[in-house]
Amino acid sequence: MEPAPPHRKATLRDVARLAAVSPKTVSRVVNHEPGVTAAKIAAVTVAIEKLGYRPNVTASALRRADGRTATIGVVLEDVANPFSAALHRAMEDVARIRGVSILTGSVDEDPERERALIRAFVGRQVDGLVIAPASDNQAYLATELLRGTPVIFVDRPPVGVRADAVLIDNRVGARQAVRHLVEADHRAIAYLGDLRSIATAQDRLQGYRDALADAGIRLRSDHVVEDLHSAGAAEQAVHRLFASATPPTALFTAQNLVTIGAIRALRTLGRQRSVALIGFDDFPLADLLEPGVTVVAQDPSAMGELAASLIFRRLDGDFWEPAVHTIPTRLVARGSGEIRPSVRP
Amino acid sequence: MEPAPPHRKATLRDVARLAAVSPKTVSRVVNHEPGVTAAKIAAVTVAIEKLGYRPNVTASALRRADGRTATIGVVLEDVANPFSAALHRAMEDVARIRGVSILTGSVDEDPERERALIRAFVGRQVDGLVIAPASDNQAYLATELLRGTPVIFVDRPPVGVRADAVLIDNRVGARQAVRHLVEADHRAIAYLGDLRSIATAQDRLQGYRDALADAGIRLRSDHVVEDLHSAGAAEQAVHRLFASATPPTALFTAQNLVTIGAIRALRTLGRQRSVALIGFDDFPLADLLEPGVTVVAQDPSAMGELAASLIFRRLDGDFWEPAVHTIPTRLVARGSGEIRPSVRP
DNA sequence: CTGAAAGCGCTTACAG
DNA sequence: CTGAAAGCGCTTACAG
Repeated sequence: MEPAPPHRKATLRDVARLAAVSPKTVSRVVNHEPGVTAAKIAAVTVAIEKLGYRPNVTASALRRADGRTATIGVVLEDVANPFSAALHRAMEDVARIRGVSILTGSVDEDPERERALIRAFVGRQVDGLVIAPASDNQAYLATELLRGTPVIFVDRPPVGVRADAVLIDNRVGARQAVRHLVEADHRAIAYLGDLRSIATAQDRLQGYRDALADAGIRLRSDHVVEDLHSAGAAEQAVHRLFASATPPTALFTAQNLVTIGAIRALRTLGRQRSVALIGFDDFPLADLLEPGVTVVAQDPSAMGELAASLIFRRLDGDFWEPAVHTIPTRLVARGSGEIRPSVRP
Repeated sequence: MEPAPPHRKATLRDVARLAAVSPKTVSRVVNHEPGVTAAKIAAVTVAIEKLGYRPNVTASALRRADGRTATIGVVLEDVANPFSAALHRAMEDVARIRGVSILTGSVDEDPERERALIRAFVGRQVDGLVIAPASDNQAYLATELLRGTPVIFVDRPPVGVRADAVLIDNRVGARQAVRHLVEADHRAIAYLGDLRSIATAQDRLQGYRDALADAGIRLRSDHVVEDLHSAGAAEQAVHRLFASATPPTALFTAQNLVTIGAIRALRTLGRQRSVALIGFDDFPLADLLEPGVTVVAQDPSAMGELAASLIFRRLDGDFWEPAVHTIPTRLVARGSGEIRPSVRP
């Protein structure tokens, strides 16, 4: 009948003892199961309050029939980048409504870390997994999927495994951006893109090619710069482009950091008002720069919300064949993409 | 001797059966305990591989003497804002080295959510907690602290409970910013700040007062605007200031979103080059705006790294009296804060 | 309406 | 070096 010593965590058993009921009755009260008299509910509630009892979710999941921990794992490129952070936040908002907590981690384009994070999350018995993959093959996930743990891919498609994916159409978005530049009379449009090992970078390059082909413009290999994975690398690349004999009149920067780097370079060169630029992916304050930066905007909030919703629908027992869910992109004209060529190409 | 059916998760027991050893031996191998023959290690390893066995961290924590789950909980203002995201990322980098996963959640200045998140994380048996608090009193944490769960506060100090805190000196930082404006000959400097319910906002206002007092400038209540919690609210406030008979010649914007809103307003008014502005807290691309935005920069990476390190030192058994750890701020001059008054005050 | 027994997946504390 | 028994905090599956 004595309360648990203050230095130890109160257990369901302690509560039962103090309330003079069985552990099972405490469990019923905690889980709001019906069929407990008001008197016992009151006694248990008082005891819980008195002892500061907090149910151990992991222990309950261990015994529970469905094994649910009310926790999902989210594997992102980098929790600190605005795109990942917006995805994360949107998922949190969906999860919170259901009392579900979120484990997060950053992969930084490292396949090893992708696997390590998934292993860590699975080891912590997550109910579902949302993955922005870095590796080029996720066949290793087969084990998890067989167990019925829902897995949803975001941003990049799964390879070697069948699972839902929430993506944008990178090829269409890129094509749209480059078409916009063509419509502003550009014919010398450079592509500046991320690591060619990244599938979305490939798609964006393909969209660039499509748009040039649409316009009957020959692809110039000296205007295609790949494998830029930082703002600094992009900045240098732009300097090199404009040091060449045949500089472009417009830039299509196929990733966030590449866009920033390119803007810095144009500023240094004093060409931010004479060279057109469209970036893939929106970023904070793009509208406050001068000129405003025209972008192909993704909608990470919509992506995150959908990904989380799909996880929960699967957990609720809905079944459907794994599919690709495409979220539309949007061209946001702000000035930089509407600059016309200053010299005839 | 038959393998577990593929639709069920393999357990330590399944591995033991397949390897023809006892569960305890499998446990020894999984935990790299010494004293197992190479032959058994090999047999167990093969069985683990074959069954795709993944140890259940939560079950092991349940029985384990220290009860550690290798998971910490991080309560942030908003995982999507750059300051929180940078804190988060820095903690992840420290945690990753130790194989510790991170549960995260956003409070959005809502004390209810602060408590709900902490309850959720404690229920999931986190080993430690890092909290950027929203409530004005954390006495309710006493229960967790008594149990010995390390708790570290970041960004804002704990109230009603003794715990470590990793903070910046908001008052000193604000004073430094306003002194910088005074040194550029401003005497009509407006303060634009966040909700007065936020302790750091109070401190920043106090720093503003200090600097005015230092310079012998009388505080004008019409130049102090509080309770701005969004960019939109700040934008309107600036418009109001400049519609008044006695507009300021300089602005001290005491929070990120307030700074952004003020910049938008100055742009609209065409005064971004004639009115000085210093913001509290750095933000991405502040250097690419025109003029570049002078700020008092916090160092969220350093704060996150220190907070996580403190958690782990406590978990390692180090003991010290809870203390405030202050990370210095830095004035970053980029142009906007060096603008001189265009009209004599 | 209530509770005693067994067991979730693992480790502890022993014994051999 | 190895393993059988007990138990972490909880819920299941029964029985009354």
